[in-house]
Amino acid sequence: MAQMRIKDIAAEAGVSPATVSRYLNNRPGQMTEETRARIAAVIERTGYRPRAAARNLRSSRTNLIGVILADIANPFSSAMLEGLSASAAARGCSLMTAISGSDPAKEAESLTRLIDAGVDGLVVNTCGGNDEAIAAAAGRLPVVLLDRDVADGGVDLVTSNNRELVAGLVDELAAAGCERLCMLTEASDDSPVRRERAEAFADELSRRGLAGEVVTLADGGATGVGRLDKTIRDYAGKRLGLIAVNGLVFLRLTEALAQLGPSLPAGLKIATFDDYPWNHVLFGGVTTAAQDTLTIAERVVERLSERIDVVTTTVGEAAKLAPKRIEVPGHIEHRASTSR
Amino acid sequence: MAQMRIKDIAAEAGVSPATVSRYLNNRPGQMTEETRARIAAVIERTGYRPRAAARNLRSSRTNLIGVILADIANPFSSAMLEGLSASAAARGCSLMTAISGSDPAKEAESLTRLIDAGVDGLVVNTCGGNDEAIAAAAGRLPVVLLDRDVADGGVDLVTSNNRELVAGLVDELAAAGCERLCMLTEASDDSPVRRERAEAFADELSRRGLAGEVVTLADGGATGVGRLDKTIRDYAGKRLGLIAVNGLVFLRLTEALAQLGPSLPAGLKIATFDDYPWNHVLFGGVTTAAQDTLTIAERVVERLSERIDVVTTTVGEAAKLAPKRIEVPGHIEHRASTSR
DNA sequence: TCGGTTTACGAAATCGGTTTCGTTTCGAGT
DNA sequence: ACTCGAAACGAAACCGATTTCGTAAACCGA
Repeated sequence: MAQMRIKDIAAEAGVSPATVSRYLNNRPGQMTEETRARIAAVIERTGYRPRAAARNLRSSRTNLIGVILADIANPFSSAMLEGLSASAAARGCSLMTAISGSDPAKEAESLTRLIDAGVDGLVVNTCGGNDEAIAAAAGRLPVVLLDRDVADGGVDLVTSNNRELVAGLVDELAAAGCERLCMLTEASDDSPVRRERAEAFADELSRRGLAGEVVTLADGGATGVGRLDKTIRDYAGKRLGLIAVNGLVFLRLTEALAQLGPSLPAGLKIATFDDYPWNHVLFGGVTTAAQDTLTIAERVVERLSERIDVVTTTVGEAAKLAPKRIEVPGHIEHRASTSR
Repeated sequence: MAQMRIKDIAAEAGVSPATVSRYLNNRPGQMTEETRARIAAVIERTGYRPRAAARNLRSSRTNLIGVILADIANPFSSAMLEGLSASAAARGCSLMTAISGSDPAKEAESLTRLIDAGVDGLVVNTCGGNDEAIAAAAGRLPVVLLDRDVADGGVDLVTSNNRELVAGLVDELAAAGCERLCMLTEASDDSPVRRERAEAFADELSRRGLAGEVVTLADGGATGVGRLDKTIRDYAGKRLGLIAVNGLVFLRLTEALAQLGPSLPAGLKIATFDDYPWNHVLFGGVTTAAQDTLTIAERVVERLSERIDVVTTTVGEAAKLAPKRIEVPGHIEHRASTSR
């Protein structure tokens, strides 16, 4: 018997397909302990597995969650994927993933491809440029944004508490005796996340009456390094503190500093976002604002599940959930780069 | 009209559902240019999208490729995922991903979950311990192994040309004047990849008449670092060359060396597998055996497609493809850590 | 013992495409 | 003009589950 169907199981167990279906989905309409056992035995013996396609067709539910990631090279993304995978599996869902490579066209294409595939919901770590399409998608199926918001803001978002993390890093640098602080960003990055961190940085400075500014590195080119060199030279010996706005910028910073020697120039303190494994090692350890990726992933799936349940439960457009912004606290890893 | 069905399109275009289906799958049974245009117009106007579940049910093809990755934190894996995503998308397929986290139990669970979901084929980067289950799966649907082989070897495998890469690194270190070479490995890693590299290393040494050995770091514990320290001390000043067998071991190595200072001890040369972004920066640049992840991914999907086509085309068990081993050449990135 | 309600389960419709098979139409060859 | 084969298309079966609706049995209090 190559492939068994539910009716074969039903026949063997002496019940109807409907009853087997009820067993498979352990439905409220309870069955005798005896029939349950009989069905279980047959399934066990035959190794029967229901065909997902048939199930999907009738129930219009796939137990699939679509995930669109902008940049998988970013450890934040890969950690997130692992977390999402685990959280989804815990709910019996699988992940369909698409990598946009930070290309808006690919992102848009992934969006329609995943929706066409029939995913129950969508997790989007957008690279920007598709705000309307994403908002439209959110109108047709459950969508939760990951880390990066869209313009009109009518979509659920899960993100780190960036303002607190910025404050934490500023604390570190101030405690290390810095008189002046710079936040390093990248020219091409105009994401809401970057903006939020930059704003928080400015707020923190003014709140404490510290001097400082946001410095843009021009995408790894000589310009950026030159500007950075200048910044450092201008303030060398004057207790300058640097914050890399994300892991990528930190990499650029490291490359630039490498030209000056393997250890930090005297009086220079640095800190960064995103906890890469190498942060333990570089400069004897770099103080890091670490995001709680596992919890973020869990919240994303949790929220998505809520929406999916609402969609499949309620009849009309009755109970539309209001869009929600969920902030997950991260924490500061204190390391040698901000010791006194 | 909430959701259109194929029969609605057919009605609007004045043809039968069968014809619309033929149009959607542009079947050999050609149709008049006129009907084709009429159908196209209706679909364009209504924005009709066929339901994947229905299609899957009847055709028992999902255009889904299952991917099981052992360790997504490894940049090799995330690069691979990006490549697979692109190659699959180019063939109109989506990816279902599962992350085993190097846990054999999770891997086994992912295996059944993806198969139950009805994927057309499976890409497995196994963490080991499921060789029989994987071989069994390969008997039921197309499977291509990624990087890591299974015991009995009856399954397709795509991997880097590890022997050549090892030879390349030995070349580098020899050219840098090393008199003695050590390959650093991790105790817990008994993968075929590690073994292959270790064997190639031994072969290269004897071929050139160089002294050297394989040193096992005990999983990041003090033992490993101690043993490493001893190794280095024993040979310091004697032109020792170190090869980290993979990125993780290189990280451990870096941590250990960090205790000795930010630059390499005099006369010590190092090289590693796996090109992380940080390899440019650490020790002024670390010579690296880089794998061609994009090509590997492309080959994997290519091979999987071949198998999928065979399965859906041939009637019986007629044309079984023989298992194939595909080696993709990588290349050596020469950097400062192996300069004379 | 009897109406009424719950519980356990079966028959059959249904989801929305694809595929098989048959019919009609069209064009070419003689 | 007639036959024949291929091309274009339609009718209906089909994929394998879920779900609705209905019914018989079991239960239950009065």
